This record gives sequence, C-alpha cells and structure tokens, in this order.
Amino acid sequence: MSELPPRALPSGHLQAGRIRPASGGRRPQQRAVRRHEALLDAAAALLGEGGFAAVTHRAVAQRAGLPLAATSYYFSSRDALLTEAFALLVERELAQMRASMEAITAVSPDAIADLLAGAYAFDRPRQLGLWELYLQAGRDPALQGIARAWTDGCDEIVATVLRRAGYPHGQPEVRFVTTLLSGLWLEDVVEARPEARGRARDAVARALAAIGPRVEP
Amino acid sequence: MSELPPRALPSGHLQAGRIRPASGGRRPQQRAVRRHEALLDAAAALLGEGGFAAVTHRAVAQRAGLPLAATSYYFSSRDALLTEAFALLVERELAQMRASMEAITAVSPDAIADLLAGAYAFDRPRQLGLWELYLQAGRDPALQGIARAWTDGCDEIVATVLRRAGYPHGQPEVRFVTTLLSGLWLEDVVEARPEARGRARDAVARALAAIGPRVEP
DNA sequence: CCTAAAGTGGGACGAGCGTACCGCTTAATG
DNA sequence: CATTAAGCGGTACGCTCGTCCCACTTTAGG
Repeated sequence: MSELPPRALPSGHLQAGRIRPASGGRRPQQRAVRRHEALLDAAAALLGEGGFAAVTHRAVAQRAGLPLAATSYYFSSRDALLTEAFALLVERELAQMRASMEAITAVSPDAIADLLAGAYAFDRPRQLGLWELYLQAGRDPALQGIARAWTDGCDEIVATVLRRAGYPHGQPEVRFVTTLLSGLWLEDVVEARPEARGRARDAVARALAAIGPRVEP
Repeated sequence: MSELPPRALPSGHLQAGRIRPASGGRRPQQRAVRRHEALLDAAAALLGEGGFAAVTHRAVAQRAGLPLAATSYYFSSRDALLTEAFALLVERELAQMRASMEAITAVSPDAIADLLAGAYAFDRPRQLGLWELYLQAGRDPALQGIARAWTDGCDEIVATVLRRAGYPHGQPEVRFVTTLLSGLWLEDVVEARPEARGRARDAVARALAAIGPRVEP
C-alpha cells in the first residue's frame, strides 16, 4: 500500500486486529474493543467519503472521537488499518448483498434481472471506496486475498440466486454473470449515467437468456 | 482530485496544456513543447508504476530530467497534470486497441473471442493506472468527460469489430459486449489469476453467441 | 492492597508534499 | 542592436503526514 520502508519496530502494544493472544494474560477491556471497532468504522466511512487519501491517522482519530495516538496504538501501521478496513467493508458488502438476495420471491427473468442489476445500488461513496481498495489489491499482495474473497463471495451469491431461479449454475455460467455484473456495477458507480439502470436490466436479461435454458425448480 | 482550496493565483505563465494563446504573441519554443510532453510522459509512466500517490512534482520532474519548477511552470497544478496525463493515457490506450483490432483477419467466433479477450493484455502497470484514474472520475467531475470518452471509445472499437465480423452491432449489443469485457479486464488486471485467459475466452464466446445470429459480411 | 502491565493522550519529530518566489538566461520583436 | 517578456532553475515556505516518545491513569492478578 505504501512503498516506504518502516523506520523502526512498533512499540510493544496490541497489533493487527487481534486484541490479545489466545492464551494467558488478561482479557481485553471492553472499551479497548469498542475503540478498535470505532476506529475501523471511522476508517471505512472516510474511505467511502473521500477515498484513499482521506484515511489519515488524524482524520480517523477525530472521526472516532479518539486521540491521535489511538490509531497507532490499535493498528501497527496505516497499511494495517486500511487492510482491516477493506476486509470489513467487503464483509459488510457481501452480507448486504446476501440479505437482499434472500428477500427475493419472484422468479421471473425480469425480476431476477432487476434484482441483480440493482444489487449494488446501495451507497455510491462506499462503493467507490470498495472499488478503490479492490484496485489497490492489484499492486499490494497483502490485499489480494481480500479482493479474491470479494469476487468469490459474489460468485457464491450469484450461484445461489441462479440455482433458486432454476438457471444453470455451474462455474462458467456463474462467472459469466458475475463478471458482467461487475462491469455494470463499476460503470454505473463511476459514470453515473441516468440511463444506466435500464441498460443494466437489458444486459442482465441478455446474460440470463445466454446461460439458459431455465427449468422450473 | 484534491479537495484542498487553492491558496493563491498561479503566477502568470503558461497553463494547462495550451502553450500559448491562439492569436498574437510568440510561437512556443521547440524545447518548451518537448518539455511539456516529457513531463506528461513521465507522469503517465509514474502513474502506471506506482499509482496515484507516485505522481508528485518532484518525481515527475526527476523522471523527465527537468528541474522541479518545470512542473509548476508547465502545469497550473498537480490536478491539471494528472488530468492531462489521464487524457493522454486514454488516447494511447484507444489507439493501441484500435490498431490491434484492425490487424485482425480471421472472423471465426473463436478468433474474435480470443482477440477481444486479449485486447487489454498489454501492460499491467499502465492498466492499473488507467483504472485508478477512471475510478477517480467517480469523485472528480473534471475527469468524468475523459472517463466517458474512454467508455465511448471502447464501444466504438467493439462496434467496428462486431460489424466486420458480421454480428449485430446495435447499441444494446455493443454495450453488452463492452461491459462484459470491462469486467473481465478489471478482474484480470487486479487478481491476475492464471486461469483468467481461458475463462475470458469462454465468456466472450458466450457473449457473442448471445448477441448473434452472425451473418456472413 | 500492591504492583506490573495495559491503556491513554498530548506533544514533538523528521520527511515529503505542492507551490511560490526571484534572479538569471534566452530568444523574438521593434 | 535594444528591449521586453518568456523560459528557467535553485531554493525556501508552509503544511500535513505517519510515527514515535513519555508521562500519566486504569485495570486486574497475586
């Protein structure tokens, strides 16, 4: 994430998400856990609002209502903070998508198309932050795993939808649909053209027709 | 690109790509034009190698073999430099894609699929920089126009390929193929999975089949 | 209760950033 | 040839950044 070499070892405090070693020692204090989460939340929010550059120690600390040093205390570095924020963002995103997918009852192709096409239209700033981090994973091996987890999670969700709607849902079909959705998603988030929704619906309908035939479940 | 307010008017020198006003005054000196281009080249290269954060005045100047002040002299601000670099990158990218598309002779679906699937596999760092800038356009209205120009340029190229290969090439079909390609492209650039090429070929073949029928030109 | 460790917060440090300044050089115009 | 402005480059300013330091308070195990 940053190419600068570290200057010195961090002082001996909690690091990288795990508040305490699994055995021995004291339990983490409640407030410490709350603060850790508050910082992560703040980082995720800032990432969405202002992008990568907006996530500074000072901004995160201020947003979480904590002193500056708290960010260094709970995270070994800015990179670690960003990495954890990315993981959290992905986790939440997948959970939200899963939830809205499970709420579906209609199984008509149009309904499925509409559902998938609108699946990502939650919160534009957050999406931008998510994609920014995803792209960063192309440069930073530490983020690769999270990026793939996102892709795989989307695949799994799409597979579930396809299966429940009676479409073929092997790997090629799922990948085909997911990739198309990614393209639509990104284009919509970045360019925000007004006609995007209608075109997305059309594209998804085409994709579903392409992987058909559909059989009643 | 940056949310910071400007501090003062720039001093009265050349600004933003146009070396001189259209009428009156002197001709730009040859070296000035060369320097302008050298800075832009350097910025584009740095953007590809190290991403957004790597494009600093100092890095650009050093790379171009020019003194630090040259960057401020030829570009009104870092944002202006980045914007012009984005435009240049898009222009080159489109030209390269166009060139490799025009070199095609085979019209079999497989050949088309392979061609499209490999169209973006030129230079991974550059692609990363390009996508980074594209994403930034979601936040910066000044970049929106360039982002759309890229999308539209891709559409046009794909439309040409489809037409020459005898596929339907109306707007919905073209958008469908382009969007899928974007998804494949980004996924490949970021995740760099080894099996990507084969899957891309499969996906493109599906997309072509979906928009068919193909008629001999 | 005592004490060692964890938690806390204010401040400081050094580096890198974008940008402005200003005196010098170069080249085109009259 | 003189003059005027563009071109140029070294340097400095003001700022924000990530990180570290260190004295202080709280907590919990013995």
